[in-house]
Amino acid sequence: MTRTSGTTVDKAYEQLRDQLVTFGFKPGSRLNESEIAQTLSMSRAPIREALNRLIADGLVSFEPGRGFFCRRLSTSEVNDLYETRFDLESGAIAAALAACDDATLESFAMTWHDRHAAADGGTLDQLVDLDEAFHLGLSALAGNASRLKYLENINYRIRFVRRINLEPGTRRVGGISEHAKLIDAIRHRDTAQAIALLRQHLQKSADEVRLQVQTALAHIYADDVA
Amino acid sequence: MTRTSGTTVDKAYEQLRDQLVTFGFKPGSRLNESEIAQTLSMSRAPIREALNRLIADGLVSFEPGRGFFCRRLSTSEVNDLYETRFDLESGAIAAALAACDDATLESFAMTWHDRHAAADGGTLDQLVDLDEAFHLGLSALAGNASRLKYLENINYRIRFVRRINLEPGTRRVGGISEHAKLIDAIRHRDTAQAIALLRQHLQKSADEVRLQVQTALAHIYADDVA
DNA sequence: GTCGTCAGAATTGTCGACAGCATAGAAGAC
DNA sequence: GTCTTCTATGCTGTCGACAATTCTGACGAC
Repeated sequence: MTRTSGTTVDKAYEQLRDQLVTFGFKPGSRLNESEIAQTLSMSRAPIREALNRLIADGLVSFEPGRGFFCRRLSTSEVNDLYETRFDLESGAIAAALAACDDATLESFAMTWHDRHAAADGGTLDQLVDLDEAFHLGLSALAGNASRLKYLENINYRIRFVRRINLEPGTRRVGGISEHAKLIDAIRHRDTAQAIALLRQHLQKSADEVRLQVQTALAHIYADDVA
Repeated sequence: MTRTSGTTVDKAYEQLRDQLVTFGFKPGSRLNESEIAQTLSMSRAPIREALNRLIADGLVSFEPGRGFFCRRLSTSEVNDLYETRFDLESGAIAAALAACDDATLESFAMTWHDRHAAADGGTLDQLVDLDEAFHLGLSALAGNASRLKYLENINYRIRFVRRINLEPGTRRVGGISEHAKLIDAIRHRDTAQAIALLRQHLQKSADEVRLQVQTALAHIYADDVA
């Protein structure tokens, strides 16, 4: 999905990330390096390196002398992440409208209008991807690398919940249709309106994710593994 | 400053961080693992681990197969960081005023009023510390862990410039006095005013830091090492 | 003079091993 | 029966070595 380089560390990174993201490890549980190394048939070194990088993504935590732990997830953390995300995205919108010329905004609006049309009726994953890409694309208009990096990081930590398809058919990606209104507000340089729409949109998304977290946690603790 | 555990990795982490933060390595230059290992008289493993953690702090970058590199610094990066910081801090203020009761705000105001009074006439480092601590304390009122984490990260990436005392006596920490007005606005729950003051304050700070970056870069490239 | 090619050197990527610490479980005191 | 102490096990922290890759500089073709 990201970079599919051939190196062993990357393999470890991707495998671990996917497993962490879908809570293949129990929240808060300790990750046994040797065990993981054996499972992925590689040495402990690349595992350790991958785990260190996953700290940055907020997917694992680390305690000196004790090792790495699968991150815990709670609805309050989801709240925090969405609140932070709103701060950054609304800032990005304000900055973008202040900095971009009309042609850029118009081109942005056209591009994403088309992409939304093309994705109509796609799978869940495709819609989630589209949603993420749209918000990142919007934020990228402001041309601020550090803000974008933090937003990507936040996405990573929320994403997994959106991907778990607990009961196929039950779920939908809410609010994709709301993007159209947001795009309009942007094109008309209506900052206040755009930010208001963003707030609504993110609130809805947050509600959805919160609900899923609860369901997911119940699920995880139901089929006790070890 | 952070955690001063006895482990080797921590030693490596701190040493490297300090060196990176003061640009003991040349911006953009490749970091030779073996060389560093020899200098710090330890093996490459802990060095590598420390470097991986420093990626998260934005102090080094990494390219597969090529190694670790000292981050580059530019005035545009400073702009980005300050803009992002404004997004987060203004969000924190809005959230804090919405969530906190009067007693909490009052206690916050008193505490920081006193601390500012106590720090009057302190050294440069002390003032920088005070400034950072105040802004973090303010943001902490909102009680959002993820936002606070990102703010701390941003501080880290800006801090070094503020610490380099190129020509003793020339510099001052601007705008500490402006905190008083900000505290007042907070106590009176005047969100708009508080955010306006914050914007001014950060703009001033950013100007100061930008200037220093240029001076620092000139300095670094002046005494060419290798 | 410039570009492409090709060894040689240097550096990163990965491994297995051992030392030291943390944890868990058994044995004993009260 | 509960708490403490001690021991044994398992795990992390660190190391040195080798394999694989990238970089450097020289040589030769055009």
